[in-house]
Amino acid sequence: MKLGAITIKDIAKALELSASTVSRALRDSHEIGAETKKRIQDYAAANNYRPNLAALSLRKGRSKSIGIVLSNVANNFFSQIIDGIESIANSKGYNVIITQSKDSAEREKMIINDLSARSIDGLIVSLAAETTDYSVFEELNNEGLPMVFIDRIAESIETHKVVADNFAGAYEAVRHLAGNGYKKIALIANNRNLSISKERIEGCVKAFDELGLEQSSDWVRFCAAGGSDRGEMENVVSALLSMENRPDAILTLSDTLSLKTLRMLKNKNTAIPDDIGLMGFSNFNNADLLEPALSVIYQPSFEMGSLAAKLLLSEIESKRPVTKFEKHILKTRIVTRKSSAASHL
Amino acid sequence: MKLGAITIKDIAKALELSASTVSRALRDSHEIGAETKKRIQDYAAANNYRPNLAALSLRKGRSKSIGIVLSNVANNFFSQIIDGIESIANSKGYNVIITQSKDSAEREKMIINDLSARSIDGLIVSLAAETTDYSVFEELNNEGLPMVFIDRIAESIETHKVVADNFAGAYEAVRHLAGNGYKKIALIANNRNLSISKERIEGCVKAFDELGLEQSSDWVRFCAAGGSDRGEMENVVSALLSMENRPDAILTLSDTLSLKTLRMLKNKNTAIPDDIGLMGFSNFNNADLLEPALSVIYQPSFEMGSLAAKLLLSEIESKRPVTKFEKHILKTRIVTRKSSAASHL
DNA sequence: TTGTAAGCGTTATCAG
DNA sequence: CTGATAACGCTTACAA
Repeated sequence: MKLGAITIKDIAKALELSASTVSRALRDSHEIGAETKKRIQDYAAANNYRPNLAALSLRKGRSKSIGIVLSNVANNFFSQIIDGIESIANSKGYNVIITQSKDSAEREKMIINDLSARSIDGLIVSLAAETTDYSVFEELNNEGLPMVFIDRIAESIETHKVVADNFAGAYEAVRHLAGNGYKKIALIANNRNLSISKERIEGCVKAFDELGLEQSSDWVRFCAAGGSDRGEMENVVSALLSMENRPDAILTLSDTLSLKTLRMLKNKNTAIPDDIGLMGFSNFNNADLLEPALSVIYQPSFEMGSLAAKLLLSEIESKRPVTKFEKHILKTRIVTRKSSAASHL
Repeated sequence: MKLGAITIKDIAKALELSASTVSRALRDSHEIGAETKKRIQDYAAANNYRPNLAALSLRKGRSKSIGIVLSNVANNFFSQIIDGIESIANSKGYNVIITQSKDSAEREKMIINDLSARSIDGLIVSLAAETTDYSVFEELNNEGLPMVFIDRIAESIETHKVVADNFAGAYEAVRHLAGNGYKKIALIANNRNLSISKERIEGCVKAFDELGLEQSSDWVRFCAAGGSDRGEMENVVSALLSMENRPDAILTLSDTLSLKTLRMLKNKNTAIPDDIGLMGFSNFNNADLLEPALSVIYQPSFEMGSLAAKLLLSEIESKRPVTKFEKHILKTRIVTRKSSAASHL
């Protein structure tokens, strides 16, 4: 706490009133005389009184802050999500405590324990890539902590959920690629545990099936570390390029993977789209400035964040316990550019 | 607070001990008998006891959380800074409350008031572009709230400060451009209030002077909104391109401005570097993948963040009031690429 | 080694 | 309309 901080007691003493009177006056209670109220409010303003949130929080059992757990802040998609969450939380007087799991299950668990001690009023979670055990979240949920999953969700846990339409986004991306003549489409996905990996792959498979495109399990690669392990990425891309039955396009199924794959392909002097087509999930706002301009599936990240925050706050502020939970699926947007242009193989 | 939460009193009652004994045992005090201690700790673990931070915070006057105020999270440079801050704060058990001023002085003031009520233990600030009045910060600083400025600083306020070597970065960038034959270098800067704008321009001017390069106030443009106002950017770039005495290179003096300027130039079908050279401050990690590959002045954002956090935490945890403040200036790194290659005008 | 009691700043309850 | 008191969960003299 700050040194000079003035309390209700101080005001009460100075004005020769009781603490309760001061407290009521400061909250503009109607049961306080007009002039007394004014005297108190003026004194408080003049002396720069600020309520002590720790005390309030202890008293009321609510801290007016919410926690966010996600894999990494320094990421287009996630930072846009934060922006969305913040925009709502802030306008309703909530503070946002941000933490990063760095995709480590262990770190995620530590963070959650820590956050839950902080008497936060609610939690927004996007799971770490490594996580397979959801029990920490289940416990918190059972204890009654309002919680919303976003993007990388635990389907089995009963909470509000906000996701992009991963299935449709991936499905349409494949149809676009196929429409431009690509026939052997490889997928590079994030960790196979993640809901987003599964949903996106399913979308692709549906399109493959419908279009009668060749499929191979060798053309579906996972990056357990989500692209942050350079060696892993290197191996995946090299393997794909050197296959006997080589794919003619790559569809990358996460933000980080898309730019990393582009980098790998360029490093290897692979011509895009002539040698191989490329398209990916990406929320990089300047994908059109890349060489080649990158075709993307764009997720409404800001809206996802703000929606998640709205759901969470309404749950927090609801009088009766929420029992009916919603899963919101927001439309993705496909932008096709040179990297997936009609190939001339 | 969570519903099922168990308290020290609960443990005391269950084990027929006093609250103080339990409290001491949980903090592993030596004045508690080994078996009592074990009994308590086991019970606490089994029942998933978590200390109530609000109570702790009220009792101790410290909340183990720090606030960050910066212009915008969804930004390469700032999100990397957050990553750096988080890495340190987290390892020392501090939580990080992130807020965005969106470059509005008014919003910044609101945020600060709000944060200061939250009994945060310290504050890391990067000023909003609009801010000219530092009195809010001065007051907080005088009240004894530990505070560190990062990147966009208020020189007059006595706190620790962490910045990149903006002067040298800009200076070297100009020398590079000049070395490649550019003679009429225009600058696009963020809001003129900002320390970073001033320092970077001064660095350029020093190089201009040394090299005897032509200078013109018309070649120095400011974007009051830091590039987030599209019309403003449009005007600035158009004006530069249509000047009678047209610059042959543009040096952009902030992260956002660099990519926005690249976009504008491409929209106008300006060939880079042939029509005009381009270089800029940018922490975009894939600047080499752009078309053209962008020459950048890169700031050690992660290190800046972690250093700021270290300074802040050491001040927070120092026994005696800190009176001697440090200004740390971290080296930038210049990476030259095609966008500023030797021109053939 | 353990217990008792006071207090951190606030508000809700009850009295006056 | 205003005041006294207790309580939120925790720590820390001081006592035993």
